[in-house]
Amino acid sequence: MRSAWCGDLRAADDGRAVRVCGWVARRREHGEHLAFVDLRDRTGVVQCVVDGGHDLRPELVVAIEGKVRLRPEGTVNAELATGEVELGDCSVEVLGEAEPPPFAVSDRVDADEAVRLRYRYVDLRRPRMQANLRLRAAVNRALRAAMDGLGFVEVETPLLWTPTPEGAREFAVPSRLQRGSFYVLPQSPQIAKQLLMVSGVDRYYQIARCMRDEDLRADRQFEFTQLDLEASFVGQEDVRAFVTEAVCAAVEAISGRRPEIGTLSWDEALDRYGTDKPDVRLGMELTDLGAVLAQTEARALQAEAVRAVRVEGAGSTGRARLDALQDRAKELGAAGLAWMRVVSGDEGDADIDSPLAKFLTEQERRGIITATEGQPGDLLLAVAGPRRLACRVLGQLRVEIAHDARIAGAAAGSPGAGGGGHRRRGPGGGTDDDLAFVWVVDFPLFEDADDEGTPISAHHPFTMPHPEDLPLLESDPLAVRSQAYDLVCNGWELGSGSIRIHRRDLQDRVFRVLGISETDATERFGFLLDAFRFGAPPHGGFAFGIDRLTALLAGEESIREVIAFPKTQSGSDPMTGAPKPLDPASMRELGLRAAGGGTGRATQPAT
RNA sequence: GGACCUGUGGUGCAGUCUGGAGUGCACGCCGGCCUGUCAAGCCGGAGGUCGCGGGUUCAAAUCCCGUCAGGUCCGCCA
Repeated sequence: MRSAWCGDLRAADDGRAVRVCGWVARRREHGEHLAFVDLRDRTGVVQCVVDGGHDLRPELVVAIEGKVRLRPEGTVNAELATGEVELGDCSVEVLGEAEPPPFAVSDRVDADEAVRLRYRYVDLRRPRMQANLRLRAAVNRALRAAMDGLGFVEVETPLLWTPTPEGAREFAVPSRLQRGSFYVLPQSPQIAKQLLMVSGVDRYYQIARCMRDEDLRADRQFEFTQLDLEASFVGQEDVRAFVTEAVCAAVEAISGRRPEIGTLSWDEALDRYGTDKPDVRLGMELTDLGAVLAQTEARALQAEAVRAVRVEGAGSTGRARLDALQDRAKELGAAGLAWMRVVSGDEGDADIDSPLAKFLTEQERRGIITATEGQPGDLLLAVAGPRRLACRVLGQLRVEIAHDARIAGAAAGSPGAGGGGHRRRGPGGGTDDDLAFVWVVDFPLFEDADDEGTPISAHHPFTMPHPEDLPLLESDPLAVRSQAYDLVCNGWELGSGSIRIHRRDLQDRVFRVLGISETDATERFGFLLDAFRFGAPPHGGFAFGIDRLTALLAGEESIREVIAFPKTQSGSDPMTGAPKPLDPASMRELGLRAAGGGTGRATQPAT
């Protein structure tokens, strides 16, 4: 049926008789006997010279037979990969009729996302989306090859599973054979892969679907895909080396370059960037003003910690913008946001202009400028409060300010910046092909205590504590570091992993700190603890989000752009109308009765 | 659970602040012209429940209340 791809034809094919198949992309008519028809398949577009062809409307499915020939002098299209050639003496066979699409199949047109999702099959026809799908396939291919090369065995694990202690809300699936009982879809294959270590698989991997019933975001869907791996008889450096190899292989497959991956401790990430997922490209690192302001009279700055960021050259920022920043800081949980302009003082040295300036001693003002390395014309933003809060708020503001600056820069931009179709930029600003990977290591083992003072797992309850901190496990649990690590890129958390506890005595100590009783533990994951009685090797692993990695590599801001059929923020699919109420017969068979009226609010599927 | 933004012919927008005839732009669609275009061009035409419901008003796309949908974010999320 087909003897060539549209996008492959080149001058070297001159004289070839070919048959190409695809969709009519465009038609340019010149009277009764000449029309240029651009035919599109997944590889690209080729111009076909057709006698007549007035009824060849866009998106018609056709096969065109013709002879490849060089274009006449002066009609070469340099912007087209196939622009040196065209198909002449064409005969056209219509293989399928097509109504006008709801939006143009073109990267130039960006339809509303709701419309794109409703007609996703049309949306995916666009070159950009085709490229994203293929980029994703290339990432998967590179990951599989890398894992295979490292001696990892691909093993599939069940989707119909049972609740696990990872913490996310889970999707339940009713059992027909055992009415009233439910399976749970895995939030990750965490427990299953640990069991595979007990089984002696030693090196497991899987490109795994994970399901979490949490609210959706630009970087979060209910169902997402991870490269999940686990290995035995390894330390965390081994695991990170495996992941590094896989990620670098994937990045190299796309960009041709192997990235360098730096390492930061969790503590350092928090201090310098205010987050455990730093975008290290952006500069504007946080400054600790605690020492400078230890004795300050300024009430607003009296707190456990005072941190600041310096926004270079932003000293002329207006009140409306500063108010907006203050509102945002409060939304993020800060009591307030102190702003200070660095100005030239009376004697030519730098000084601070701020509503707070009158509460600051000259020494404090100098100290602030020295600590932040402020120059006249800069804006300083400071947050006072508990250390983690102050850092977190400023860390978020830092990212948003950098992002806004980039948008403003693009709008002002160089003349060439707007050309070439849709604009692509990575999350959090920065430049397109600039991927800054970093390992964040030495996470705390436990998070802040709940109301009763019981710590909760930062990662999950099977995470191995840092050996140096073991003596603190009972006496100062919040100070205990873990052997957990995250991989971060451009401010996105790509994935996380840890060395697991494989000894029952240590596991019991951790359970005690977490307030998990033996009965609880047996009930919730007794099968894992059972397994560990029969010879569990030391093991550890990792999982990272392929959706996010692919989006980063594609320069997309949302993972929805690299998922064939994603869901909207409210979890519905505008194409199918899912989720929908189940018909009564199915409900009966499953032993289910809808509570509270039970008529969902299914969206209307496409007609 | 919450905050903000958006909703106007098939598509993308302007119009909303400051109420006065469904007004405008670009693309697409339909018809006609056109033999080297490539986002072809030229001429003509059709196409609207201004998301939905209620209120204020002589009069509502515009103001008010509610609601639905989409997006960004907070909470939530290994």
